[in-house]
Amino acid sequence: MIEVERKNTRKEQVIQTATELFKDKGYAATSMRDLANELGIEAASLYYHIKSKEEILQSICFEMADAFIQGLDDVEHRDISNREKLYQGIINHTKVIARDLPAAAVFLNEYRYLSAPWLKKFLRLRINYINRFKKIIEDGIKEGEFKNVNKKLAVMTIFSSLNWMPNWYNPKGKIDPEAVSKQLAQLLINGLG
Amino acid sequence: MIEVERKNTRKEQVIQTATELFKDKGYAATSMRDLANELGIEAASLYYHIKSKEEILQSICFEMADAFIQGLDDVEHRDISNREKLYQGIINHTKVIARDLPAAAVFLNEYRYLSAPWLKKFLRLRINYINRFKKIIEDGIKEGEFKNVNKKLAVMTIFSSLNWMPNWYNPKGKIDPEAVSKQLAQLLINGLG
DNA sequence: CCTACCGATCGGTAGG
DNA sequence: CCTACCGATCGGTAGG
Repeated sequence: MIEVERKNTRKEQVIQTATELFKDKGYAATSMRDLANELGIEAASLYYHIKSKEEILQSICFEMADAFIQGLDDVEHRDISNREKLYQGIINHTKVIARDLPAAAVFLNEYRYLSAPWLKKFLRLRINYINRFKKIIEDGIKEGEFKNVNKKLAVMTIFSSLNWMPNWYNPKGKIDPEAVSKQLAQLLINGLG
Repeated sequence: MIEVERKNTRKEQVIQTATELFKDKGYAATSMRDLANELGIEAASLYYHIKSKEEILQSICFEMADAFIQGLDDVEHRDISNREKLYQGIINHTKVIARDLPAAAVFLNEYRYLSAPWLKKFLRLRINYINRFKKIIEDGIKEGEFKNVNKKLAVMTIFSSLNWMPNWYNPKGKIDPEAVSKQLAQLLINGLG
């Protein structure tokens, strides 16, 4: 039992270290020797913990995907206005990113190195998630809660803003994630002008 | 003379093909053999046209940087309101992206593979460019043209939206780049609500 | 632009 | 988790 526990946490350690390397250097440019070195072990020893380099990427990408989807599930069927749904959806999305910035960066930038069946599966999840946000905007336009803007453009603008966060947000800075979420949601819905 | 001309266009061909590969597969995951293959020549032959793999990345990144900076130069000192400056600056930025989407994608996502002196130079140019936009927003807030929002957040939101374009914009679709620019600028300044 | 080739490094396996 | 190692591939050079 203790054996199993130790194995699990060590595996998580491997994945977490890999996440940071993938974020910093990119998946393709990170070697298993880089990873082993960071952990203070030999490259061959990594294969006691994981099956392959790509298995690490898979677990990062799909665990993040789950978290995003769950965040949307939480607000989608509440009895609130579409404007409020969008606002809360944005906040949940931002929170998932802020909770683990390196993993979010890998999820956003490195997913393309997923191979054959995984990449398709990943893209299917992503398009689905985006379409659910689009639906909220669509409904909101119908109800007169939003201006009659280009829906694709609106949803892309929202996601791009949210997904850029790992590139500039400093978790040790003065703004806490909660405040960033709110300000970002405000800015996107109400504009700058 | 004809010799020289032919050499130049062939080099441009190499760079353009590389740009598309770097965009699709990432810089690190694109091999010189991939590139040679796409061009129908041997890998070793590439070195008649270019000095190194990184030289290609450098020319893509710095040519794009020049284009962005020039677009901002064009509007910065005009005698117009800050709101109008921001609007026109966004449009110019979008136009540079739309003019060459693959090069824009490489500029945005692959610059980090630039080595020692180049990466620093690149980052210096980028921070400078961003700060000039920040200044416009700052001035606009002082003049009461914009709400008193978080400046860093505002400028990051704008760039993220613009820079996400290569990920979704289809140049063969129904919206032309001019219209996208305008809609995007509108949306960012006036909001969705 | 090609042939022939180099040293370095890659992800991963066998066997302990 | 280690030693010892593998075949494949990498960016690039020499010489034509």
